Amino acid sequence: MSEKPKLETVAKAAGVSMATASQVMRGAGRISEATRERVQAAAKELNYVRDGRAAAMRSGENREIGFAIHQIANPFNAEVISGVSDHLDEEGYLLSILDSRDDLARQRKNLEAFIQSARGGLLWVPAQGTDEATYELLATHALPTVTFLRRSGRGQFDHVGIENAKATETATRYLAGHGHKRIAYLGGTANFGVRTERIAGYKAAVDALHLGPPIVWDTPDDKLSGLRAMTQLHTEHPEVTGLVCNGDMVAIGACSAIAALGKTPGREISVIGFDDIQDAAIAVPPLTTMAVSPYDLGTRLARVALDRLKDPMAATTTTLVPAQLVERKTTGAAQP
Amino acid sequence: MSEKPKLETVAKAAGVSMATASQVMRGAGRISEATRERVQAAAKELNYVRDGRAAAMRSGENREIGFAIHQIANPFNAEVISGVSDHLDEEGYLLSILDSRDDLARQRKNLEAFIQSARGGLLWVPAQGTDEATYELLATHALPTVTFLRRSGRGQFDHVGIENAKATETATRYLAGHGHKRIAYLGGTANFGVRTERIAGYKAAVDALHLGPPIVWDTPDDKLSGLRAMTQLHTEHPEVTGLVCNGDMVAIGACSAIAALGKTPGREISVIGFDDIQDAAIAVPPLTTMAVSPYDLGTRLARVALDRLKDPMAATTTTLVPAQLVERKTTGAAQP
DNA sequence: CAAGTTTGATACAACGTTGTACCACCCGTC
DNA sequence: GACGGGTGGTACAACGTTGTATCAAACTTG
Repeated sequence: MSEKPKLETVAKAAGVSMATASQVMRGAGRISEATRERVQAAAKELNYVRDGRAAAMRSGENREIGFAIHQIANPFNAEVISGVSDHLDEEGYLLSILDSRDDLARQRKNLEAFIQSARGGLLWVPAQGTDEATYELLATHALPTVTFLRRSGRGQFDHVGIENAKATETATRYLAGHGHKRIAYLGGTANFGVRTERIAGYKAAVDALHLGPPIVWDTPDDKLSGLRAMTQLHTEHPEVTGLVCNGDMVAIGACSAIAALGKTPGREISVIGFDDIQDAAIAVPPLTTMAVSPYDLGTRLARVALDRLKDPMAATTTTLVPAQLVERKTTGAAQP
Repeated sequence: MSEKPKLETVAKAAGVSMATASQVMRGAGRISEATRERVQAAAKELNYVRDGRAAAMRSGENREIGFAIHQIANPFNAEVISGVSDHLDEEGYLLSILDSRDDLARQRKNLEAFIQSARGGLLWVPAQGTDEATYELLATHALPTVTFLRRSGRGQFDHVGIENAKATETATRYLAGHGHKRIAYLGGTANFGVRTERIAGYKAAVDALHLGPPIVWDTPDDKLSGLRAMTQLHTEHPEVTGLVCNGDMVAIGACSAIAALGKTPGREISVIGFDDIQDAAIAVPPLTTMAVSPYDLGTRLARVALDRLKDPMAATTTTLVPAQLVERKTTGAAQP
């Protein structure tokens, strides 16, 4: 109804100076209890909300954090975002999401816009193929940055990620331990960050256990693609009885394919997923998977970012979260 | 690695006044080609990026939009967000996500923080039980707002939503047309917004076709809850052979329950979902559902918001998107 | 060549806060 | 009744831009 209330309006209503009103609003300075209450009452009355832009400009404070990610509409990432959002929220920070769709141009545009609006810090899953110039951009503007999942070339930023190689190695060894002789790696498309590490773990185990040449199969990380890829993989490599997957979606798709072939996941062919998304437990049959809690990952990420903001000069840190094998029904002993 | 360059620095370097430099930076005013180039060169040289905060404060411009939603980590919402993000991005706007978890206190906090940072506009799925005071808050601050899915009590904001009642009526009539005599409504917990409308459509059809007293069954909208609820529903109402669901997740859960009972969805019991999430097509058996494209919904939502920003005085609009019946395998003729 | 018109550039006051420096008082004390 | 030592409050100059009003110079034109 009325005009947007400014600090001046509040001050006038309470019969004090702007300086006093300002101090009350932010709980600083020495103000008597009486006037403090008077000002607060006036503020509430007028529905006053301080203009954070002006405040931030003057004080240099900054309670906004951006999350540049390659894809929001992905259950795992969505859960991560929830974790981040919850944690930042508790600390009174605001989160902006920048979805790059793994498109380099769009990522660049997003980051530039973000720098312009002079935010506090950045959480970042670099898009596939991010070039040096982009890392440079962030460095020149001294924007406190934490990379997530995908690690930047140099150790210039804080990093939070998953112990990928260790996880896939565990998964592969687990399958081998159940008597599987030929084990393939299924899922992912680009040789970038996460996948590279996971494949490395898989290969390490295959090599160490002398399981023959590694079989790595590309495919986008969704159920339908997983289904198609597994069908194809099976025709070309019918000898494969163990599957380590790049993600649960692919794994579930692969299980559908196995079922469609008249076989049962966990009997003729064993499948291990990665992530432990909600669907994994509900799938039929329930999926054995390398579980990492995306929500926890998110809160951890947020915490690292806040620490960085508190102390911009501290040495960069790296946090690697282990994945845990959750045994469900898609794995079993190899059949004779 | 000099200090963060300000406009003044650029101006000095180019040998012009700040006013001139400012005009060059934003391509306004009348500036000769020669000085224009000189200033731009200086800006690039110094790696100058204008402080959007100061600029926005002075000019009142605002290219940032918030999306206050009740839950990010939900496939449908995540897709919506993608649509919004893509569209806003194209127009050079930035999107902030505020996740309220359907918690009133948190929503309030979020909205206040949002108003504080004085953004451009708000997309809003009001949390369950949002009170007048909160609507008031947005009104006082004249924040251009578009409600989404859940409509606010009064017609004070633009709205984008789904033709819920019509969709569930269609679904119910479709089942009845296939000979089902007892049809239940399954899913959702609170009688709020979306669900109320959907139940209304269901009831309208049940009444019109004289299918006996309506059966409405509460349950949270996820697969596991759907499974449990359907199991229970079946023991209490074994006569029910048709199911109209509040969402695909519940529907898929219900199908699992039916399978667990030794029956086949689409044969003994028919199930219709709502939303057409990605899983719907992949589920076993593939789910018949009332499809709305969340991505399209998102782009439409973004468009309404941008229109509102362009013309703050225009009359409020309401956009209702129809849902379309997609026939898959979980529906069939009632058995004799 | 005086009067008008265009062109290019500048000074200055905002925008809504906050931090600092300062002042005016009251209280007790010698 | 002058003197320190709190207290409670205020004036004022920032923060980094932008829009408007203004002005000098250069260029027309009758």
